[in-house]
Amino acid sequence: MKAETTRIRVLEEGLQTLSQGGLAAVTIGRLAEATGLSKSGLFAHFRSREALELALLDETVRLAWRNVVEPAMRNPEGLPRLMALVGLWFGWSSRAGLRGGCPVAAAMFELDDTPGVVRDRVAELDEEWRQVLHSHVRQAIDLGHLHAETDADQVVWELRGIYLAHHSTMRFQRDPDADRRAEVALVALLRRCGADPANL
Amino acid sequence: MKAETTRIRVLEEGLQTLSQGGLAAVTIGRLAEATGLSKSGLFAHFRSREALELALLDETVRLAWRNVVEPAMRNPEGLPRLMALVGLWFGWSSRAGLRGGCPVAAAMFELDDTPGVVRDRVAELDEEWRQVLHSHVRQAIDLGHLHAETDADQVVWELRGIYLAHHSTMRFQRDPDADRRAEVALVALLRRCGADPANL
DNA sequence: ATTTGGTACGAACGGTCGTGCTATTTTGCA
DNA sequence: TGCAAAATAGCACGACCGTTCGTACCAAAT
Repeated sequence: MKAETTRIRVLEEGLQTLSQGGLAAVTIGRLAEATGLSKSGLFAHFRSREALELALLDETVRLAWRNVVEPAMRNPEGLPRLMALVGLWFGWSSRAGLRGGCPVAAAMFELDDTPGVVRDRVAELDEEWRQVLHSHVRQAIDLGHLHAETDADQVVWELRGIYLAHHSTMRFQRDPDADRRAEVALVALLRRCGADPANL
Repeated sequence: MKAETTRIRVLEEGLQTLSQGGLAAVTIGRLAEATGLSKSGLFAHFRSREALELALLDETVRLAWRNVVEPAMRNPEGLPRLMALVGLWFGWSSRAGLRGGCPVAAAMFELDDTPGVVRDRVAELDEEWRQVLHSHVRQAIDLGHLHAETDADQVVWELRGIYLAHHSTMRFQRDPDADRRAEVALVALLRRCGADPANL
């Protein structure tokens, strides 16, 4: 099928646009021009703008999984794996080849008062991601790498704060200090939860 | 001058739209309809879309100053004032009567890869705000409320992380737990900087 | 050999966008 | 009260939006 090739090309191009300008920047006309298709030809692949946006979100997930979760799994369980996961998470979009920032983070701020299936899907992705983080924090606790009274939900919540601060420092202020600041904040958070300083 | 009255009405209406849907949602047509003006009549007040956006940002600043900075100043210098400031900051947009979230935070994510004078202005506002925070952290250090080795920039950076996490939890997930989580994170941050637990 | 289904095209649709230009109304002041 | 000036309306423009339609090509299935 020739269609699959084209579809992938469109999604890859669309992912760049999404990453750089948010969902609003992904217009069928511009995307068609960028991929050398006609508007109607491209449209036929998705049958609606909404479906295109959902497809782009799915593509984002696949990309993030390949670039963040999978490589993190190669580390030993518990704190090492958690730290690898978080380290791969912060700034993942650049390393994954995206020219802009994290599409999901941008979509969260873009859609916070815009109900609809796209917003619902973003909420799902966010929820799933928090569960991934939670399970790894939990595991670190169970293995005794973090002390038992640790509030895993609070840790996940604060990790997201560090991520968002890193994102805006990096992408809006263009300040590479973001990495160092995030590292300091991360170490402080894990120390507070009883992590052995020798492993940080 | 009648114009001033109208202009203020337009800006107030526009601020709601901005807060709920971001800069992209503020269109001259919709704003004209919402205020009962004609497109061209409204347009005459600002002479360009860009000028309208800048005016809205200025209005946001005035609103934030009135609702966050001024009331915080009524607290004693140092840690009490810093805590009041941060407490008034988190979730300020709701208390200021905005139906959506913080316009500046939204604009940061919306414009992170969109150069132009509007982006530049948002960057300025962000920078100014960080300076406000910094000066109050600095004062708390100088008064001995936080220990002397405290990295004020790092504290400001992490405060922003907590703010963004609070913002997205509140406005995207609609989870009122945001307040509690932010409080926990804030207390932990200040404790780490040597704040007397009795004052938190 | 003929039918079918996928892929893509160009043209056109009703709408909305920002922005001019020209009237007309409303306002504030002599 | 009359009049200049300010404030607003009306209308038109070109560009782009998402979407639909009719059509053409080509590969696979019948």
